[in-house]
Amino acid sequence: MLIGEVARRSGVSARMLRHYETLGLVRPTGRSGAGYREYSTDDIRRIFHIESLRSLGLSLREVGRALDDPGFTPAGLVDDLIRRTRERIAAETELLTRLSRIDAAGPAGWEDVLQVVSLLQELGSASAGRRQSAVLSPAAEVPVTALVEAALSESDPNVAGALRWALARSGDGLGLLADGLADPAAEVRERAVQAVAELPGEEATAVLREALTHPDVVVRRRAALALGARGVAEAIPALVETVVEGTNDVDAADALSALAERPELAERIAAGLTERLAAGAGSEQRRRLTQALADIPGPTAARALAELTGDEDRAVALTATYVLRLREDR
Amino acid sequence: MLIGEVARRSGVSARMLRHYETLGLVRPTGRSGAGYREYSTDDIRRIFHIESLRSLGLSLREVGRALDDPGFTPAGLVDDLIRRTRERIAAETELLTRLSRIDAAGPAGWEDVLQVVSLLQELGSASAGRRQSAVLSPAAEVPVTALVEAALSESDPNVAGALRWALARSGDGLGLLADGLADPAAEVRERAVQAVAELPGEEATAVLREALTHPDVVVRRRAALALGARGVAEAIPALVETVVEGTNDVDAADALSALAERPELAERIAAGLTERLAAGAGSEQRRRLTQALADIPGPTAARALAELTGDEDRAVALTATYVLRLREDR
DNA sequence: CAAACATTTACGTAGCGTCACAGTTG
DNA sequence: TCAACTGTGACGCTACGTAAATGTTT
Repeated sequence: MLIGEVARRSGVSARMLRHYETLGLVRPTGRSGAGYREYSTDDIRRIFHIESLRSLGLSLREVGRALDDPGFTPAGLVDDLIRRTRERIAAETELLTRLSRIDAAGPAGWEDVLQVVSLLQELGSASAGRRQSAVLSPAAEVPVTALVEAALSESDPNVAGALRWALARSGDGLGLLADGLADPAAEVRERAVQAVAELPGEEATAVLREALTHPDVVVRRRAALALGARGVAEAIPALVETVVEGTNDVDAADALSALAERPELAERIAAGLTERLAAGAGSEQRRRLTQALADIPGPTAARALAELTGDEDRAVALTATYVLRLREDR
Repeated sequence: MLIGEVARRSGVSARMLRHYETLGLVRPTGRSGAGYREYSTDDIRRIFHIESLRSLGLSLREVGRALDDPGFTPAGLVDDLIRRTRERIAAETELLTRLSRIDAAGPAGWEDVLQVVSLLQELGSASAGRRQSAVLSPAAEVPVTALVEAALSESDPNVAGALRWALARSGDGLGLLADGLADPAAEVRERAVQAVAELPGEEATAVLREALTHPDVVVRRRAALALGARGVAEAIPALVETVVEGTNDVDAADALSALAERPELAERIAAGLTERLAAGAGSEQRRRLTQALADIPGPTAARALAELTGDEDRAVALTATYVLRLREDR
């Protein structure tokens, strides 16, 4: 078979068939009188083998060794190809997210593109100061996706605060942050709920409301605190639990006290706290519940406090007594 | 600043700085007496801009246009870069799965690699015949992942059957098939449950048992039929429902009848069918339930059939009468 | 004789690394 | 004088496409 037909049937151009020959990959079995290459069926099979190996990403040199060097086994090379392919995919994926972010910024000219590129670069910098100033840079908009990603992975508290501030100002990114609530890493979930907490608007409130039933207690607590500050009554049970647990208990008590300014809630809150007392609590927990009751107006709270003056734990009893006297003075 | 220092500070080799110059990308502001290039801070800024744009995948020619040609805006090019990057990722991902499958086959030499490559290629061929023979090929092992993927996307019933047979023979791939049960495409879910149904072993049975509560009714039906054939009593309610619904009702009735050979199940099945009758059923449904009751031994079934001889629907009543006579003859 | 093949040789592509040979600077 | 620079020019790498100049087959 002459080279043209081989090219047509194999999909390999005549140019490449000749090139393969110079590399020693395929040697056509014979030549016609006029010097035309004549390929045998074996030659053609070999060409297909070459194409198969090439389709796996082997270079022509590697294909040559694979087909001719018996000491050259697939073992290591295939692993290597896999590793390198993974690396390329990772790099390309990273590039794609950067491109998408630039696209999202809708740059008018290349100067805008350069702006965004350098901001994104600084946002990923190792220096907290750089990250900070990138967030606070008034120069150009940082794409929200980048802000969210940074906010979910920022460990420096100052920078994290700046990021949450920037997110709140942008008023966007709620969906992405809500996704962050489901992240496998606990820190990420906490950062996510904190960022949502600082986001204004009813939609953020709705997300926080859902977060009240989140499996992660830290998320529930933060959501409850934020909802309390937003005057959402559904947060009351979680806030009561937060008081009991003792982490952020003071914030929780404050939130309850703020909610209790609405008379229709004051009784519910007092009931919640006293029920929790009745359900059984250690002395430390009783003390914290007492402190929380202190700032809740109304008869239910007063009655509970009166009862607590006789608590078996001296600290609890003293706190209750002291608190009650303060209430009477008012 | 001389070229060496610029190179050190920018990370761009001196070779490339000279190359940029020949392309007209950076022209150092001046030359020293001896002809040494002298870069100004502006030049250096420009170098960083070049690197920024290069990092986005622009070619050097494109970078030149971006920095100098005011008519050349990012609009189209960025979209194009995104598109091309996506394509490259897709291609690389495809390559990675092929490489992984080859790796999984653990080839000893390149001949084995070629075998697997061509089998995989034929498995993805447009011709059903080719796909069929690839599955049935005794030459080499086709990696299970490829078998599963093919089984989940095969529309030709013959090839699909061959694929399920091959999977059953390999005894592997259960996990991947179970994942297929959650696929968004209904056909895929059905293919998955059918393949699992043909897989031997307790683990496959467990997967089918879970599938009884699957949201997709088709999956539930197939799982119930398979479980019935495996003698699993939990399938009874789903089988009864299958009889009622009328798709694969004959198979379901057969499965119930087979299960009813175990005396302790016969009463449960009869009860299930009669309860379903009592819960209200259209005439067609009553007819199918009657047919199913026909093959269930025991007094409960007999009593239900006797009652059905007086059914308001003539066809139902006739069927019941006929069936009862057959039972009495036995 | 023309069309469709075939041959070899050679240049261009992109983004560099590397080398040779010569001059400069401190 | 030596080391560490700088300059220009050129070749090599990969996997091809394209073309020129020439010959062969039908």
